[in-house]
Amino acid sequence: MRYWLVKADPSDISVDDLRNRPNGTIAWYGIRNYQARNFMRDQMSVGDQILFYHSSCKQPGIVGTAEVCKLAYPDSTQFDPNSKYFDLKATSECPRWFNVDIKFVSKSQLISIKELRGIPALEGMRILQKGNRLSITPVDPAEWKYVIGIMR
DNA sequence: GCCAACGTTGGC
DNA sequence: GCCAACGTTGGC
Repeated sequence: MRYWLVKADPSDISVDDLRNRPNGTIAWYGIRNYQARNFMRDQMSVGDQILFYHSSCKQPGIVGTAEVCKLAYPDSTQFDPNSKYFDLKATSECPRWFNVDIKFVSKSQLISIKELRGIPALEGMRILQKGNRLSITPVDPAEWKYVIGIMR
Protein backbone atom coordinates (compact mmCIF):
# COMPACT_ATOMS: atom_id res chain seq x y z
CA MET A 1 0.00 0.00 0.00
CA ARG A 2 1.29 3.41 -0.97
CA TYR A 3 0.60 7.03 -0.12
CA TRP A 4 0.02 9.85 -2.58
CA LEU A 5 -0.82 13.50 -2.85
CA VAL A 6 -3.28 14.44 -5.57
CA LYS A 7 -3.89 18.02 -6.65
CA ALA A 8 -7.25 19.28 -7.74
CA ASP A 9 -8.42 22.72 -8.76
CA PRO A 10 -11.41 23.20 -6.44
CA SER A 11 -13.26 25.19 -9.12
CA ASP A 12 -13.08 21.95 -11.07
CA ILE A 13 -13.37 19.27 -8.37
CA SER A 14 -13.23 20.30 -4.72
CA VAL A 15 -13.14 18.01 -1.71
CA ASP A 16 -16.84 18.77 -1.24
CA ASP A 17 -17.55 17.87 -4.85
CA LEU A 18 -15.76 14.58 -4.29
CA ARG A 19 -17.71 13.85 -1.14
CA ASN A 20 -21.00 14.61 -2.89
CA ARG A 21 -20.33 12.27 -5.80
CA PRO A 22 -22.27 9.00 -5.92
CA ASN A 23 -20.40 6.77 -3.46
CA GLY A 24 -17.93 9.63 -3.05
CA THR A 25 -16.21 8.28 -6.12
CA ILE A 26 -14.86 9.84 -9.31
CA ALA A 27 -12.74 8.75 -12.26
CA TRP A 28 -9.54 10.78 -12.08
CA TYR A 29 -9.58 11.56 -15.78
CA GLY A 30 -7.79 14.29 -17.68
CA ILE A 31 -4.25 13.68 -16.46
CA ARG A 32 -2.02 14.50 -19.43
CA ASN A 33 1.42 14.23 -17.93
CA TYR A 34 3.44 11.08 -18.43
CA GLN A 35 4.95 10.92 -14.96
CA ALA A 36 1.56 11.30 -13.33
CA ARG A 37 0.06 8.79 -15.74
CA ASN A 38 2.79 6.29 -14.94
CA PHE A 39 2.15 6.64 -11.22
CA MET A 40 -1.50 5.80 -11.79
CA ARG A 41 -0.95 3.07 -14.33
CA ASP A 42 2.05 1.34 -12.79
CA GLN A 43 2.02 2.00 -9.09
CA MET A 44 -1.40 2.83 -7.73
CA SER A 45 -3.39 -0.01 -6.27
CA VAL A 46 -6.79 -0.24 -4.64
CA GLY A 47 -6.60 0.97 -1.06
CA ASP A 48 -3.70 3.37 -1.59
CA GLN A 49 -4.22 6.45 0.57
CA ILE A 50 -4.36 9.97 -0.85
CA LEU A 51 -3.86 13.45 0.54
CA PHE A 52 -6.35 15.63 -1.33
CA TYR A 53 -4.89 19.03 -2.18
CA HIS A 54 -6.52 22.18 -3.56
CA SER A 55 -4.29 24.00 -6.04
CA SER A 56 -4.56 27.04 -8.33
CA CYS A 57 -6.91 28.71 -5.90
CA LYS A 58 -7.11 31.33 -3.18
CA GLN A 59 -6.25 28.95 -0.35
CA PRO A 60 -3.95 26.21 -1.62
CA GLY A 61 -3.40 23.31 0.73
CA ILE A 62 -4.44 19.89 1.96
CA VAL A 63 -8.16 19.62 2.62
CA GLY A 64 -8.81 15.95 3.23
CA THR A 65 -8.07 12.38 2.30
CA ALA A 66 -9.21 9.91 -0.31
CA GLU A 67 -8.28 6.46 -1.49
CA VAL A 68 -7.78 4.59 -4.72
CA CYS A 69 -10.89 2.49 -5.33
CA LYS A 70 -10.29 1.21 -8.87
CA LEU A 71 -7.14 0.21 -10.73
CA ALA A 72 -6.02 2.24 -13.72
CA TYR A 73 -7.86 1.81 -17.02
CA PRO A 74 -7.92 3.85 -20.25
CA ASP A 75 -9.14 7.42 -19.74
CA SER A 76 -12.31 7.65 -21.82
CA THR A 77 -11.95 11.39 -22.45
CA GLN A 78 -8.96 10.80 -24.74
CA PHE A 79 -11.34 9.25 -27.29
CA ASP A 80 -14.02 11.93 -27.08
CA PRO A 81 -13.66 14.62 -29.79
CA ASN A 82 -15.85 16.91 -27.74
CA SER A 83 -13.68 16.67 -24.66
CA LYS A 84 -10.92 19.14 -23.96
CA TYR A 85 -8.86 16.08 -23.09
CA PHE A 86 -9.32 14.53 -26.53
CA ASP A 87 -6.10 13.10 -27.95
CA LEU A 88 -5.97 12.55 -31.70
CA LYS A 89 -3.11 10.11 -31.38
CA ALA A 90 -4.80 7.83 -28.87
CA THR A 91 -6.67 4.75 -30.05
CA SER A 92 -8.62 2.12 -28.16
CA GLU A 93 -6.05 -0.45 -29.32
CA CYS A 94 -3.28 1.77 -28.08
CA PRO A 95 -4.55 4.14 -25.42
CA ARG A 96 -2.15 6.79 -24.28
CA TRP A 97 -3.80 7.97 -21.06
CA PHE A 98 -5.04 6.11 -18.02
CA ASN A 99 -6.82 6.94 -14.83
CA VAL A 100 -7.75 5.33 -11.55
CA ASP A 101 -10.95 5.99 -9.64
CA ILE A 102 -10.67 7.67 -6.27
CA LYS A 103 -13.06 7.75 -3.36
CA PHE A 104 -13.67 10.33 -0.66
CA VAL A 105 -12.47 9.33 2.81
CA SER A 106 -12.37 12.44 4.99
CA LYS A 107 -12.49 16.21 4.94
CA SER A 108 -10.26 18.25 7.23
CA GLN A 109 -9.64 21.86 8.05
CA LEU A 110 -7.31 23.42 5.52
CA ILE A 111 -3.63 22.76 6.07
CA SER A 112 -2.29 25.57 3.92
CA ILE A 113 0.84 25.36 1.83
CA LYS A 114 2.26 28.11 4.01
CA GLU A 115 1.72 25.97 7.09
CA LEU A 116 3.18 22.92 5.34
CA ARG A 117 6.30 24.89 4.43
CA GLY A 118 6.82 25.73 8.07
CA ILE A 119 7.01 22.10 9.19
CA PRO A 120 10.57 20.71 9.18
CA ALA A 121 9.31 17.10 9.10
CA LEU A 122 7.66 17.83 5.76
CA GLU A 123 10.41 19.75 4.01
CA GLY A 124 11.09 16.80 1.71
CA MET A 125 7.55 16.65 0.34
CA ARG A 126 7.48 16.80 -3.45
CA ILE A 127 4.68 19.31 -3.41
CA LEU A 128 6.87 21.79 -1.54
CA GLN A 129 9.88 21.57 -3.84
CA LYS A 130 10.66 24.51 -6.05
CA GLY A 131 9.02 24.32 -9.44
CA ASN A 132 7.12 21.15 -8.70
CA ARG A 133 4.07 20.92 -10.93
CA LEU A 134 3.27 17.23 -10.86
CA SER A 135 -0.38 16.73 -10.07
CA ILE A 136 0.20 13.30 -8.54
CA THR A 137 3.17 12.72 -6.25
CA PRO A 138 4.23 9.94 -3.90
CA VAL A 139 4.17 10.70 -0.19
CA ASP A 140 6.50 9.08 2.36
CA PRO A 141 4.78 7.01 5.05
CA ALA A 142 6.36 9.28 7.66
CA GLU A 143 5.01 12.36 5.89
CA TRP A 144 1.60 10.78 5.63
CA LYS A 145 1.63 9.95 9.33
CA TYR A 146 2.65 13.46 10.23
CA VAL A 147 0.00 15.14 8.13
CA ILE A 148 -2.73 12.82 9.41
CA GLY A 149 -1.57 13.65 12.93
CA ILE A 150 -2.14 17.39 12.50
CA MET A 151 -5.46 17.08 10.69
CA ARG A 152 -8.44 18.54 12.49
C1' DG B 1 19.38 13.55 -30.39
C1' DC B 2 19.67 18.52 -29.72
C1' DC B 3 17.49 22.56 -28.38
C1' DA B 4 14.66 26.78 -29.20
C1' DA B 5 10.06 27.96 -29.00
C1' DC B 6 5.96 27.50 -26.97
C1' DG B 7 2.27 26.34 -23.66
C1' DT B 8 1.00 25.30 -18.97
C1' DT B 9 1.19 25.23 -14.02
C1' DG B 10 0.51 27.34 -9.81
C1' DG B 11 2.12 30.18 -5.88
C1' DC B 12 2.36 34.76 -4.93
C1' DG C 1 -1.66 39.46 -13.55
C1' DC C 2 3.19 38.14 -13.03
C1' DC C 3 6.64 35.05 -13.85
C1' DA C 4 9.73 31.06 -12.71
C1' DA C 5 9.87 26.44 -13.65
C1' DC C 6 8.97 22.76 -16.28
C1' DG C 7 7.11 19.54 -20.08
C1' DT C 8 6.25 18.98 -24.90
C1' DT C 9 6.83 19.77 -29.72
C1' DG C 10 9.06 19.82 -33.92
C1' DG C 11 12.65 21.44 -37.17
C1' DC C 12 17.17 20.38 -38.10
